[in-house]
Amino acid sequence: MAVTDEAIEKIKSMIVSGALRPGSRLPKESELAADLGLSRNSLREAVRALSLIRILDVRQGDGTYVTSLDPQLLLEALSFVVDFHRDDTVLEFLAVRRILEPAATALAAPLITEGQLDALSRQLDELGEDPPVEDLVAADLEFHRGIVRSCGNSVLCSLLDGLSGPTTRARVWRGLTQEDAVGRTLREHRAILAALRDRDAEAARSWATVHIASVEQWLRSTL
Amino acid sequence: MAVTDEAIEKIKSMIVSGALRPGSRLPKESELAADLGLSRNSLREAVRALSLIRILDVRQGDGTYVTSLDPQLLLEALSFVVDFHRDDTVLEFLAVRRILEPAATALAAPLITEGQLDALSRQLDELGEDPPVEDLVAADLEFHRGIVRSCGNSVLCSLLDGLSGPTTRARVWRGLTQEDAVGRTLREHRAILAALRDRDAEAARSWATVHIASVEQWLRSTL
DNA sequence: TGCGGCACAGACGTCCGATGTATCCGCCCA
DNA sequence: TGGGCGGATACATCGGACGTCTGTGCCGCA
Repeated sequence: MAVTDEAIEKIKSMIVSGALRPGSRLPKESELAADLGLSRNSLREAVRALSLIRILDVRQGDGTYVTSLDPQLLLEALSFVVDFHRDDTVLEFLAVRRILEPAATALAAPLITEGQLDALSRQLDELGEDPPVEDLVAADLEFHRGIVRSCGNSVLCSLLDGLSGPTTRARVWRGLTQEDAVGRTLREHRAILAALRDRDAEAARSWATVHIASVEQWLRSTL
Repeated sequence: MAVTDEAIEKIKSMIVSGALRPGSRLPKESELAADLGLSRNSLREAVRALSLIRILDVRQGDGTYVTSLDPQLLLEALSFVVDFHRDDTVLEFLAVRRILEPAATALAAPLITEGQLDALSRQLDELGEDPPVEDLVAADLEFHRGIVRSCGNSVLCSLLDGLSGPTTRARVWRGLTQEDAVGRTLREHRAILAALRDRDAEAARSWATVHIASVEQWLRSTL
């Protein structure tokens, strides 16, 4: 195995084993390179790779630190990876989202606060009846994120965040080409909110399913 | 932004835009470095980072290539990230798996072939009634993977593969400490198989839910 | 005494050039 | 025609030098 790969593994094991705790600082590059028995250049490649996926946080002039390792942070890297998927796999991502999002919405039903529901309602109202497509899609993303954040499971929340990215483009196309997509989206959003206000988890789940399925159906008929 | 980060972005955009297609070869390091306006060392850091998450495949003595970008391949990197999560988030991962796995199992019901079902049955039989815990856990992983692979959605399949890792350890503890965990697991596996043979998606979904919920419940009571 | 600016030290950022090593491929020989 | 050898190519690794940024403490001013 290449020395850089070895270094990645060693740093990983130092973290997993607990020798390096979240937030703790690594020895400076030259020292760590000497400890691990490689050059600073090669070590830097390892550090750079780990920082891309948010395991390490390097701060110029300061030092290199282990991140908090929060699920939220680590799964953020997922969206980077997801960006590379080609359009022909959007349907598969959407299918996964169709499984997760209704479940997350149902979980949020008993947990989301009145204040958060009010904020979501307000955002919907501010959007108006006939917003530009870009605004709608942005609001759509924010709407679902707002609900999912209240599902009580940060892994689930981050996963959905990462998966929602690639389907965003699909929604843009849809808004541009399908009649009444805007009105339909807004109506479905209001229905989801109403179900949440009633603390009706099953209704919320169903509306979320319907909401995503309509996008999925449209996309399937288009491709 | 650092030149290396710029390079990562540029390479990414070259791939996303289609200038670099899956399987195509990148210019050699020195040329690419010159094109992007940075040194070979810094470029190497960018390439190394992208190869860690399976975007690029570098072959010594040959060249650097864009991978197939299959969801399966890219989500493999997920398990690397997941390894870093501490034990206190296992429950959250398990909760997500509890959502996805029953859905995947239900999806597999109409798709899985008789041959595959036979193979899974055979593996269960070969395991015997009272296998060592390690064997059971390995077989458990293989069992679920075998089913999920037939769900017709490679994104879902890879995602579950990545998420199943961290819960594995939990299952080991359980097998070691809980009375009859082995027998219960085997019975539940047989029930899932029977439901699949009947092409009864709902029954399969329910058994899968029960199966994972029992692990979850045990874990929750233990922590 | 308290505050703000400045200078220094430490650590990461970037680059260069050289050398090692694996792979590919064409030439040569049997 | 088949197989082995060697050159060309490209990645792997190294050591060192210099730039740039950050944190910190000293020092002077109010």
